[in-house]
Amino acid sequence: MRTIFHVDMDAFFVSVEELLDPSLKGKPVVVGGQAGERGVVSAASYAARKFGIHSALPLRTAAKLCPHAIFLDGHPKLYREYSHRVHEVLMEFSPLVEMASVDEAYMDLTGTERLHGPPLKAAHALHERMKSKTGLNCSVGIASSKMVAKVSSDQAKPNGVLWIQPGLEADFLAPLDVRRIPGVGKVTERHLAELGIKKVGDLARLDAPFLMRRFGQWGLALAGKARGADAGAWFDGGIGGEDDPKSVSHEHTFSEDTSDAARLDATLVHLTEKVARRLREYSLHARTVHLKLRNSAFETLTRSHTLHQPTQVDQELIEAARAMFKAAWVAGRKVRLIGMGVSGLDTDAGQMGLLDSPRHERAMKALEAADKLRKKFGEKTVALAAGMAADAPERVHENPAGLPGKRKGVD
DNA sequence: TCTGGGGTCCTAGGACCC
DNA sequence: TCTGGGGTCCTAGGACCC
Repeated sequence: MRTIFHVDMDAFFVSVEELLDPSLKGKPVVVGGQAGERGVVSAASYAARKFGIHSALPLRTAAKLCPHAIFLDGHPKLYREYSHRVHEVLMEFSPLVEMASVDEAYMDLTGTERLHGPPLKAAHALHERMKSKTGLNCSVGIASSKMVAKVSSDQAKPNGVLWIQPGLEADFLAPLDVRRIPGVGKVTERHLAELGIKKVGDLARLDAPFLMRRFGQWGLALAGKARGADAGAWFDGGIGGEDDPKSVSHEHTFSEDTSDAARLDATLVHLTEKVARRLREYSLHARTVHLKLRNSAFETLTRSHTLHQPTQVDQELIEAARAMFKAAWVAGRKVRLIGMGVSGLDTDAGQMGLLDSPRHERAMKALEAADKLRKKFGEKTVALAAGMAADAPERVHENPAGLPGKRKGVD
């Protein structure tokens, strides 16, 4: 029997902002952007939640619900820093830590009773240590599976601990809404409601073959989850280290829909350069290139193309992205969002011998030099001319090193 | 209400191969 | 000619998570 902790930071982004500016404490704070902007709430303080504000809510709606709320853009870099600190604290309790996102983690404390005492004592110590080392509150769910641990940390919020002892999983889950099960969203909730299933207990009473017929593989996983099992790829395997990313992407929603071809192209180039740069950071090569377009009606179109050879070179990715965009976009149509991404990622080691053309080598050397300059002088210093114009004035002015805006040595 | 950005996983049809 | 079956890759779309 395993002892799994799920540790979830309370109102993480907001709490970090409060450390930065303690005067925010107790006030309705919304992180994610300004009140009138296109976008959604990333995090809301508990005071803001009293007005019905929650994450994923459009900012404009949030502003209507609570006009006097404080709207913050947020500090993603700082959140990542704090996430590392959280990771370090957790590692003091067990080496088996898996960060599930920036603000939550699974930890395997099986067989650590002699070191940490019983689960509730360990959780108490963790709470104290977290507060003293990071200044942040967290909630801890403890159970014999990752799935139940996650659900129980949710029930423990804020700043609480909840231990579901082995054997009591189904009893704990039964009275909860099916929506509390990780993986059950709006759509599945609706499908289940059509069958009269509202609570996890209702779901647990259905047999697996029925759910399998009705929902396929997903139904089978659901049957397991309703009974407290780690089912489906979501929770497969133990608690391990971090994997290589399976895809890398960037996208941009325009503040107003645009049909300006030059602006769309410049944005696409800029997004692609960011993706290519991250591939080089991770030492990965991509086989498949993806394009994403969203129109004014919020309809999303995707296109993808698999290259003959994996690459991490800007020009090759830009070429593929541009070709897809050209084929997919009807000139004059307004675009709300444009995005590009890559998948089918191979490590550099897998590329040995494939990348020895002189042209490729020259390109790689130039890109590495550009990456170094960016690291030294800032993201916005070095870019292709097209990328420079991507998002208008704010980017073009910044040139702290007085470097030319155009990269030399490529093509 | 008017809907971000970065991800993961799943499905389904057609191509292609054995 | 009236036509199997399985495996894998590619592409498009969608649900879901934080």
